[in-house]
Amino acid sequence: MTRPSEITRDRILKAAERLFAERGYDATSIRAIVARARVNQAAINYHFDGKEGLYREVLRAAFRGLTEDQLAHAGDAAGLPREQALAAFVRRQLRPLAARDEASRHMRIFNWETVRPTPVFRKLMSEEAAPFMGLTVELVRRFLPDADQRSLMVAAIWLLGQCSIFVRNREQLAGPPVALAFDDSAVDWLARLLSGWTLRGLGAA
Amino acid sequence: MTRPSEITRDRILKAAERLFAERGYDATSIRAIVARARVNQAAINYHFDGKEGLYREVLRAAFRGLTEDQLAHAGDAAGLPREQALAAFVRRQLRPLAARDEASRHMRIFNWETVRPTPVFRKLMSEEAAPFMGLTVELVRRFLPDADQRSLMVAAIWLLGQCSIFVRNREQLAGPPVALAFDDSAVDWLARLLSGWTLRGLGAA
DNA sequence: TACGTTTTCAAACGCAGGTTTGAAAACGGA
DNA sequence: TCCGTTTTCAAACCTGCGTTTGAAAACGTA
Repeated sequence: MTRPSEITRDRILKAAERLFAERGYDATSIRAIVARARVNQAAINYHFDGKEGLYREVLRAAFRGLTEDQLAHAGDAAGLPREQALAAFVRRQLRPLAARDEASRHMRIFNWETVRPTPVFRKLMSEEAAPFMGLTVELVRRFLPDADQRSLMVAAIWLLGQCSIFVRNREQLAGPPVALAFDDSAVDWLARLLSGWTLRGLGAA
Repeated sequence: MTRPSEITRDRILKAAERLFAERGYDATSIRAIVARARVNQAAINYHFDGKEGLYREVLRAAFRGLTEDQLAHAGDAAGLPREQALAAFVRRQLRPLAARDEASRHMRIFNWETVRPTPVFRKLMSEEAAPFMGLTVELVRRFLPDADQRSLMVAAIWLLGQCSIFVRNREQLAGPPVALAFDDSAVDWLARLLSGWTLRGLGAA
């Protein structure tokens, strides 16, 4: 693989990630992507075999980026008291709230998919979400040692839901009638609030 | 207003609601709508002044349908003990889980919008979401009488998030790796579980 | 029934989308 | 340097989109 062609490929991927995250698959045109990447239009078909092939690559990267952040800390969590482990988990889930970074773009692409999953996504999900769900289930199990598997699963989703509603709706929440805007310190504050309610809810405080 | 033209209008609205819910605004074509409604293509421009105007009407209906269910019971809630009021609220929020009905279509349209709100939606939201948010804030205030306005708002959203993650992701949750399917009794069970955790979280049990 | 208005219709328009093409340019080993 | 391969490029192609048009049909009223 020669050097310059890799650069073109990468520019396309970067531009596509931004645009797919911002507008979704349908509303993002090939022409918009190549304009942003400053690359010839035919390059997408050459390197990715069309728009759908490009999207597949972007989705893979987003999925990896999102879960590996939590998975990377799964080891730490085992060594922490359950209260601290949960607080850290919540704080990490809320991270895309403040930062306009790669992680928040990945979350955004993910959000588009949860509305109407493409086949590409379903496959990725059933193959690679298990470790992440497993990690979350193990976390809540430390608070509900006697619960059955089904309840644990619900508890894990419950925990994720409390965080995701803020992340997913960040933009709406910034406007009326809610008017909640988040900088780093506001995210810390929110994380403490949510952790507190969750800990009490699970009977740990 | 004559009779048959109202029928045409209604057929268009019904078909559009289904398709917008299923595929979102961008991926739904005028041609698909008129094919489903068995109506001439120009009828959409005639009755709704274009695709966007039609979407506005669909969005309005969806919004009304979603909130009026809760608003209609706002009166009852005031007469109930706070624990029962909250449990009833949660149960109502979870309603679209079991039914494949109008309510679940409305939720779906709503979901599309939360990913990337259209101007139409933003306007509707800032104008009409206030009563619904107010109702939810009043509910949590009964558990957190000393909290400031910002915390109450967060608590209200927190409560909504716990429910919405199950409703929004119903289809994904049904498959691997989670495998949670919901019939009426499962929804009751889930509502009790969530209510319990929430009540404890807010310090009421 | 007669007539102005409302509503439907088939056809076409202009545009933006994804993809294809064929040649030019850049590359890299011999 | 030479030559086969890889990569880029501008232009065109075709399809499907939302909208417009102008006339025909249906309607409601007097």
